[in-house]
Amino acid sequence: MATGRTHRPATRSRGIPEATVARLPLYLRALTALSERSVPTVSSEELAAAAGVNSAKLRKDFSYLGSYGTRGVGYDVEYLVYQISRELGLTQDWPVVIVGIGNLGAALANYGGFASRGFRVAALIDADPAMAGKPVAGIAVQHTDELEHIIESNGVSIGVIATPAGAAQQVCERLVAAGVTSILNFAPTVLTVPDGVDVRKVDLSIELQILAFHEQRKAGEEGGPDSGGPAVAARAAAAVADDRKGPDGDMPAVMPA
Amino acid sequence: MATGRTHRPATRSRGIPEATVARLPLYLRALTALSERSVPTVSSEELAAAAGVNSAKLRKDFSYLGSYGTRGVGYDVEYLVYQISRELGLTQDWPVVIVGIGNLGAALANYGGFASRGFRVAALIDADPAMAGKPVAGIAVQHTDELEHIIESNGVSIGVIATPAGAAQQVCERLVAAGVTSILNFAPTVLTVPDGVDVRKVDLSIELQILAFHEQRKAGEEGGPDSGGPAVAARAAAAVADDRKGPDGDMPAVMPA
DNA sequence: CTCTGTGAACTAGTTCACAGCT
DNA sequence: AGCTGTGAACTAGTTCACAGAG
Repeated sequence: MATGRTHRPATRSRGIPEATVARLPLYLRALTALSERSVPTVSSEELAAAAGVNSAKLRKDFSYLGSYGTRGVGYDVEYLVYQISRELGLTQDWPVVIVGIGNLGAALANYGGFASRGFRVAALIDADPAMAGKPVAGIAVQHTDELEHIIESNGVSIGVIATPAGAAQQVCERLVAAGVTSILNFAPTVLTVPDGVDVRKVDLSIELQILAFHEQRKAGEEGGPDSGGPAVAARAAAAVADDRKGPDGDMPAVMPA
Repeated sequence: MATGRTHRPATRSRGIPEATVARLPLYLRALTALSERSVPTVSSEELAAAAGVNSAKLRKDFSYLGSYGTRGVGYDVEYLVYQISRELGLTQDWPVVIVGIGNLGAALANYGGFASRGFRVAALIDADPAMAGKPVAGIAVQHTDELEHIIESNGVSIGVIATPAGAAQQVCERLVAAGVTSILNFAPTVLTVPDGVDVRKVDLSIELQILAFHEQRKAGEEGGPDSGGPAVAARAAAAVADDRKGPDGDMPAVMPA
């Protein structure tokens, strides 16, 4: 990933591990809930439980941000909410465009979690002319032709791609050319981007497949306790036997919508 | 997390690293695309490029499954598709229920990537009586009252939660009590489950927050830092502290018209 | 000679356990 | 006392680099 050479071995203070960054939103969510209940302080143990991690990890994570706790007491909820928000860049407003207003795009447009975290849906964009002008989540959908203009005039730097897989790369290129430098990709395809552009992907079917893997393992476990290890040879042989069948006539691509 | 269980150092053959499992669906997708184009074999280099990883990692990943390649040549596409499918448990049929048919639930129901990978939507379930009977993606929505009955009579072991956050834990408990042992959670909340139940979560706003973090860093590189004073806690807390809403917006638009 | 498969070296991430502040 | 903050030990994951199959 873009992590390639961003390596700055220098300044220790700005070296927050990626794994920690990925957990900050989790802590923020837990802290927000506490804040709403007007809880003034929280210990690493309590907060860790609320966020679903262990407390040593949480303390270590916070230690990368600075020393924001009070020994013997815990963390001040409001203060920590502020610090994490600032670290994540949520104290500023991020205009976002969503491209591809199918089922998923509409769900995203309606998703409350965006707006409440400093993200503002600046525009909804779809290639279907019939969609143009239709309101989704209170915003009129605009045609793809407007893409560059929207990005530039709103200073959008974050784009969300919720198009079919076949359109994603092209949309991505237009977004990047227009100035977008961070992309959240829901299309089940690998996007190629120039250096300096970040891509994160969310693939719904991948998550299910990972679950299926573990589920299958559970099921196998009951049949025979620790059935032997030489399974590999046997499996390989069996597989070769039924080798080249057209496994599934099943299907075309993996496209959303 | 469910990772709690002790690693069995024994039988190497069954010790596929979690990171590798998470990439298998990616390889499978790339291979499926090649298969459709009737490409017979592929090298680790080519396949790695298509999947967006580096080739050493890919070879190492495959080495955990067995020796399915041919030195000097590469991998047989069809054979590898079969091996990975089987490893992931996709050669069997997984009935899945989706609970919470809002925008997101509907998007999931319509998502082609599920059906094409051995997942079958056995039922759509919603708590709103007004939804009952309405067809979504060609399937009539059923009321939550039917949940236990549906799970049991269809032998469902995988459940997808797309309800608002407030309902998620309760739905989760009912799913688990009825026999579900793998859950894909889209609600922005931490689910507590008994041992032996797997949970994977997808949080749309977390991904955006991670992007914002990196985006901020890029911007900060050039101009002056916003160097927020430590005292400004109130503003940030107000900005961040609000909803606790579901993934789909029951919430109307957050945007001023 | 080409490309896989894999030990070995390295890097990132997690957990432990305790010093030290309040 | 109680709890944070953190070096040190450990574990998981990645990359290197090359032996060896075809």
